[in-house]
Amino acid sequence: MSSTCNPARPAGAGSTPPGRRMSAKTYHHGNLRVVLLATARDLLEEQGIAALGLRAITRRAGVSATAAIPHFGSLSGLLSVLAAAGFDELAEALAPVLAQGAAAAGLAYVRFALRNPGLFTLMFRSDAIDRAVPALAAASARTSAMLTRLLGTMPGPQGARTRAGMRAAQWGRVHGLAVLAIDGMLDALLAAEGEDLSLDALVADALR
Amino acid sequence: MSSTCNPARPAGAGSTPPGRRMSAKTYHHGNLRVVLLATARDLLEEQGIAALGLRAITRRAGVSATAAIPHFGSLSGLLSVLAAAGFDELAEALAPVLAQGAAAAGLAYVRFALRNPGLFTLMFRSDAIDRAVPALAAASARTSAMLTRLLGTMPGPQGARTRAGMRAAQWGRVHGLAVLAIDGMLDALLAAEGEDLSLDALVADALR
DNA sequence: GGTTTAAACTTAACAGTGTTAAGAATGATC
DNA sequence: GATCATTCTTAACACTGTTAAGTTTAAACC
Repeated sequence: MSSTCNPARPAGAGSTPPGRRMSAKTYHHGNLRVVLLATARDLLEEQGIAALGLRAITRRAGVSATAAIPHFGSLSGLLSVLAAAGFDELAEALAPVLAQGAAAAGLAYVRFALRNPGLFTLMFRSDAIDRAVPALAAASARTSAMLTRLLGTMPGPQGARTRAGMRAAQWGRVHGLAVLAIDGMLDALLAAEGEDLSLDALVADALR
Repeated sequence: MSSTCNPARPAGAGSTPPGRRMSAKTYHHGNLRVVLLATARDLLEEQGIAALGLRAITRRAGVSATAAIPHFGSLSGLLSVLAAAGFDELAEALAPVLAQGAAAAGLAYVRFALRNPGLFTLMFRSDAIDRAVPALAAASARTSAMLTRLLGTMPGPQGARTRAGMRAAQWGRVHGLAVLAIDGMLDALLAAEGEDLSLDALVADALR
């Protein structure tokens, strides 16, 4: 078959040949690494983190239970690479609004979390992922740097005196809103307050 | 050698074993429910959430692997009761500073989280606990009510227009600071910023 | 007091998990 | 075309939460 892909890192753009047969062959099906990540992500958003097992992922991908080991070493290795992709996507979501100020960027942050609740949760589950995995460390550092730059652009209506305090306050608010929103706590707050707002509008208001 | 479960089996001889343990008797030792919760909590703060298994808890408590079932029904039942205790303790920690304003209460919130990182994390792990457990639902509601009252006392230097937006902003900031602090992100921020502050001072500043 | 009943706790077993080890199949390289 | 290194397979191991059935004990009832 001329449709053979290079093992892991094709130096250039991996050309996708027409009529790619995903699981026709038993061995060496070519892009299992990518398929496993996509499968894991689907499973994550469909059924939550608790369902993200090595066997569940491989079963859905149609391969044997241990097929992920050569690619990721372990479950936490796979989850770490998935989390790394999440950090990269978050950075991508933040980049275009960087110039529009912190409120817009904060809103983009929370919206990313709400659009990918499972992935976002996974990104901060330090007992499920391994920060020593190079891809994760790199992606996390990239996103952190962008966040720091972002928080630096904030005007300071806050009462914090130190620069670190100001940034912590801003990041805390944004991250806390994301976490609370995913957990359903903000819906509860809206209900308790009797306010007639969408979740998005609430977050936007809280970030003013 | 560490695999043997129970050194002192009754074995039908004298009904009083020489080495009298905490509660002595093999069956009906009286306060196993409390002991299991305490053991689980120790294990939680010592080794993290990942180590909190039914078998690990009962092994450390010196009882059989299924001894927790009559009391809690399942692992998530046990963890839910533990989380309920956490919510109650959080409310207790917040009560005395309620009159001192939101900054003081926010600081108490974060300090509670930093003093009990495992427990605090567990309280918001919705895939490990079961919010339908009555004790948890009650404790969570109590603490939520106190939080809402607390957030209501805030002065509003924030830009939010709606009451819910203001409260979400405040709660988000406090909760986000707690989560980020536990995850070590605030230490990283301090290091990146080159600021010479304690974590506690940073949080206090961020809450001004 | 003696008997019955209900609960706590036990072992044994089941289905599931992540991981390891060894072998089969294949693409790449000399 | 032969060799080699991967990729993927099956089989097995140690572990998990949970269920079922049996044993021990405390309490309740006559």
